Amino acid sequence: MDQRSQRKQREYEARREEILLAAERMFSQHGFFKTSMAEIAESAQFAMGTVYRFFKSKEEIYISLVEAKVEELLSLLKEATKSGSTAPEKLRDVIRVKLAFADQNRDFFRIYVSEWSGFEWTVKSAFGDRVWKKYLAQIDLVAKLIKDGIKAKEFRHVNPKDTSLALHGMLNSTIYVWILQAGPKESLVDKGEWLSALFLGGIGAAKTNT
Amino acid sequence: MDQRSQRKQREYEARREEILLAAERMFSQHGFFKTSMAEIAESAQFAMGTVYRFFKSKEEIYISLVEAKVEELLSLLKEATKSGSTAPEKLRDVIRVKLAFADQNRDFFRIYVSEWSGFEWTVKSAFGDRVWKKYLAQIDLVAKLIKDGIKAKEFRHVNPKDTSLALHGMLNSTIYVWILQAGPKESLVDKGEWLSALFLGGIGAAKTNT
Amino acid sequence: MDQRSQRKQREYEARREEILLAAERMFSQHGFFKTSMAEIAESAQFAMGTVYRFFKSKEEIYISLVEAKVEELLSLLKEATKSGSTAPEKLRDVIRVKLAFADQNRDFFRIYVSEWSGFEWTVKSAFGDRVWKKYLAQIDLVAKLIKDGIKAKEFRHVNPKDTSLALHGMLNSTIYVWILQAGPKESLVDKGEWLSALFLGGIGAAKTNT
Amino acid sequence: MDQRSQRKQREYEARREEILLAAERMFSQHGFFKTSMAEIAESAQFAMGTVYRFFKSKEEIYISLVEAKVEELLSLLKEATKSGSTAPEKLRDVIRVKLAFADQNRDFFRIYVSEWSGFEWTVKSAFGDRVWKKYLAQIDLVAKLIKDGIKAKEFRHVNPKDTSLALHGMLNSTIYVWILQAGPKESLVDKGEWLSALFLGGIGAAKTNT
DNA sequence: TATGAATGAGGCTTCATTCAT
DNA sequence: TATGAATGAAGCCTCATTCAT
Repeated sequence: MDQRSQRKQREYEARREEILLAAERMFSQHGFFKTSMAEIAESAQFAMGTVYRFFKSKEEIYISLVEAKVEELLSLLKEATKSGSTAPEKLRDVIRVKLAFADQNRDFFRIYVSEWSGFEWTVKSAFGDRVWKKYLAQIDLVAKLIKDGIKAKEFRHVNPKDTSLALHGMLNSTIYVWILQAGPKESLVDKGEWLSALFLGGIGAAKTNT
Repeated sequence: MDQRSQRKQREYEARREEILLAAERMFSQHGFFKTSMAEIAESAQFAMGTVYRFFKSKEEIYISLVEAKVEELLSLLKEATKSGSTAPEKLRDVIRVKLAFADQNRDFFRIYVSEWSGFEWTVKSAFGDRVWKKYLAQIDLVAKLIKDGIKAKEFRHVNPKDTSLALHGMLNSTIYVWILQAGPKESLVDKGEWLSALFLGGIGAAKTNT
Repeated sequence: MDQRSQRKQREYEARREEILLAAERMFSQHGFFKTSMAEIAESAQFAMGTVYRFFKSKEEIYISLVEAKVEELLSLLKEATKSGSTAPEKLRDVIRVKLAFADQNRDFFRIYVSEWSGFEWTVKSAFGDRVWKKYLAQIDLVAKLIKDGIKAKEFRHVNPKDTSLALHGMLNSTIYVWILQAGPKESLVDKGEWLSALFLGGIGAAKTNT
Repeated sequence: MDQRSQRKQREYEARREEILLAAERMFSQHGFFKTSMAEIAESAQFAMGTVYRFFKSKEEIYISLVEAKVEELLSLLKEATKSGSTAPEKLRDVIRVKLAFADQNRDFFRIYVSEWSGFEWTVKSAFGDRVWKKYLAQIDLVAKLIKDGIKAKEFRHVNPKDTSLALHGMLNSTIYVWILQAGPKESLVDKGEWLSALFLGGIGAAKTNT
């Protein structure tokens, strides 16, 4: 009996996942509004009614999708901030991790950047808020890292939050344009080293810093 | 007669502008999809049919709106790249100009960042492309500036395009979060100096650079 | 200008009426739930969107329909209670008026009896309440009439409200079955005289009353 | 084996009854259309598929429900018409029985009055007809009683069918409003005596009858 | 036989666009 | 040229019924 309900549970999860994957595909291609429930259902190979057994609205699919991935990214970043011994090393890891994640979740990332910027005004905010909070958690996580680095004199005296924000902007912008590129392209992760250097050292020539 | 047609022309432009302003207001508040033509027309104090005399679709309003502002920003940035004598100075001007523009065009900027990221997939791309090209033109403009700076040994050896992209990401991210802040807030333009310093010098402590 | 807007007003009312008539037809044939907006629109010879310019929901059509007629009936009954000189005469008028109204509004009356009884549980009550109140107003109106009759010793000592209720039940039941009869049938109004006699004198033989 | 199949039979009936009770609860609260099969199944503690083993459609549940109760009422009324010695006494019994039945079957009666009036048009009529016929059987039963009373000079010369109809209308109306009353209320059965008197003697003062 | 997940037709409503006035 | 009422396709969601387990 327990066996049976366990299997049910697993199947339930599997179907749910199926739908989320289909939704991710569609949303990343056409955006939230231009994706219809019919398309999601078809893409997931389910009848519309079935989709509604798992999610009570289109919005909920969207939010679940974004939230799950944002959480995943957040926890990966958390680990990264514990990895290296010095703050600059940790920062390098953070950058590496985010780029790698983006590389492996391109469909999602199209949605994500879109979400990061434009969703708040377009969908009822109760949900959107939750995602937005998670995004800010990322910012804060790195801000904390920077703060520690400053304390350890590994970083200059900067405003941690603003700086974290700027870093994420750099990364998102880079990721985004990279994803949009049509043809074959160099590895996104490879840009990590350079971005770390840029962020740590700026672009100014040596003399600028003396 | 010529007088008359000139007046007509002026009136035409004035009405068109009126509509664009109304659309900017509405789009910035509710986003593209949640804004209806009826709302735009009402907000512009025209009948719906009249709006359609000026723009052949809702999409076109949106694109015209974004395009005009992006063009304005682009030309402001062009001027900025001619201003100072050295590349770093020009770069500071670029940053200052973009922030000032954002400060004065908050409504638009909400739309813009949204556009920058999420629109392409949601609206037929023929239009979206035009805006996207203008965005890339900004990137290229600054990339050129960086290239010059490198040649003049004012900047380190970096990939100009990638670096320009990173800079814009930093700025957009900063602008966006600033706009979203609810209460009274410090001037956006004031962040310019710091962002310039960050970008030019990185956050690494002095020793990192030697 | 005033001319024009007056004409508009009239046309608006005409169209609204058109829709109500169509709705009355459909509702009376299939009931509220089995009637679709598409059917109403088609029956009214309008596109669905047009119907929604006049009524913001299917429910609103239904309520408007019922409310208007109930009001009409109520005001007819009010007049009737002012007509005759004695209470029994007034009562006869009330009965006559209600039957005549039913005769001329058969479609509506099918809906009405249904409404009177079954709607409250099936549709959100905010609206239903309004109709229900109007129905009670009819009861009260006649109750008042009975009270006066009692005071004038024209009626026996009975509970006015309960008695009024019983009278309306008699009438509704009679009307309803009459409407349902398929073939040609004797005039409904002709039953009025007999119903008045029944109500005033009961069915008991003379001896019962002594 | 026979034992076994008898038990099966009993169990079958018990389950069926369970479902009907659940349906009665739900229908009386939300009406036919606003009650879903899922709700009925849940309320009856069965799976939806199981419900369908007993009734082949939602409609059938509804009809079975109404039919069974109407039959019960009908047979109670039949007994009542055999009870007393004179027609007026029998009539009093009829009234008493119907009111008592309504008192004990409030949930059902909400459905019933609704059915009595509005259902025919809303659900395919094949079924509705059966219930309607049972209702008419009640009318006829009492009509017969009245006819007998007339023959025995216990009643005046009235049209038996119309009169029976009027009586039932009085009762239904009274019952219905009584059920709808929210707070604590006087006994419904207590109204029986008065209603009998009203029906037998009318409301006219003595002089009206001479 | 009991279960309850899956189905998919159908309902209500919105809104970009057209066109008669 | 300006108006805004009319259009109707398309979207989201519900739920009676079926059927594989």
